[in-house]
Amino acid sequence: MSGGVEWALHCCVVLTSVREPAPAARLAQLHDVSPSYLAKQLQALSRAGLVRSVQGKAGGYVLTRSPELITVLDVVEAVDGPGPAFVCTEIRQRGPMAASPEACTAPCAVKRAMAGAEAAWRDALRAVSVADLARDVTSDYGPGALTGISAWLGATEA
Amino acid sequence: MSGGVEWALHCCVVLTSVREPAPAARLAQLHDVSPSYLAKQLQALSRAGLVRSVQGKAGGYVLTRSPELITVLDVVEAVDGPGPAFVCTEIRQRGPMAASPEACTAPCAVKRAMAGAEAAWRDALRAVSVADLARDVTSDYGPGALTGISAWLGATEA
DNA sequence: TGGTACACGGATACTTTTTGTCCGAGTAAG
DNA sequence: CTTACTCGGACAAAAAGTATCCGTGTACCA
Repeated sequence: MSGGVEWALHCCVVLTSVREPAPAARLAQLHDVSPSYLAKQLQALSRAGLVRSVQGKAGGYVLTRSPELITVLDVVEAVDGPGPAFVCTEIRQRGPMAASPEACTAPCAVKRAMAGAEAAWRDALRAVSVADLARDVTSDYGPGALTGISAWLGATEA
Repeated sequence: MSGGVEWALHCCVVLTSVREPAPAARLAQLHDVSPSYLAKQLQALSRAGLVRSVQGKAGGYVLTRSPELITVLDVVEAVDGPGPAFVCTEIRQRGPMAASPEACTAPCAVKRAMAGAEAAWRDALRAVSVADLARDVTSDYGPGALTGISAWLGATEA
């Protein structure tokens, strides 16, 4: 799994507590990560429609909708791609003992098992929203954590 | 996810229906895949203790225990590695707004969500055994499918 | 008992994906 | 209108995944 998923999720949580656009460079130095690479992930979020980019002098990124309506699965799919991790290459139709094509209308047993597991994985990610994550963060570190970060983002100093 | 997982799973299903050792090269031409690379996956299964390698002239691979006792998760972990797909880099402890180390005894909210999803994924894979897959294959293509493959493996012709 | 042939095992190149970086286009403020 | 700041996509480097080869050990056969 792509490591950028972690960055994107943390950024979404941070964006929960800001109303003014947050520049990618500032989010990068907040997490102490590569600014250029984080920009790539934010671009992916923008293409997926999860965040909206505001250009110009006071530009940056803002969530497009309520954090309650953004699931963790949305973020993961935006960064890592929507396709399934396991791809069936239909090896049952290859080789000397290949199954006949007309007998392969349904997915093979291996694919079914893997697809079922991935469905469970997706369901678990879909059940958690970015708002839930923000609530957990507040519960873990106290109410001042996110507000402090929000204030730091608005300030001009390092 | 590694593509070799598919090959390994299909091989395990095939090994269900054989008592004599099946050579890696023969399994490779059965599925029409790279013999050398399939050997790598089978070596991984051997290291994990799922299959036993028999050397010598009539050597090959055999399952070490009943297919009922080999879960799909066992095979996936043997080939792709046991570690979790999502790795938390603890970025909450980095940057100017870093959380204090003593406040980070528990995993962060992002890690908890991802770990929960992966647990669900693992549970789903653990619930399916290789024997289940073999049963599904028989149900899909008829009882003659696996027996035919078993006979082909024992024969000497291509 | 010696020879021979077969099959596994690890060490070795190549390809694709992931990771990381850069500079140009566009926009809003001054 | 100028200027400064932002995003966006195009461009390399690194890592993982993929594919291959030859050496080692073992069992069969003469």
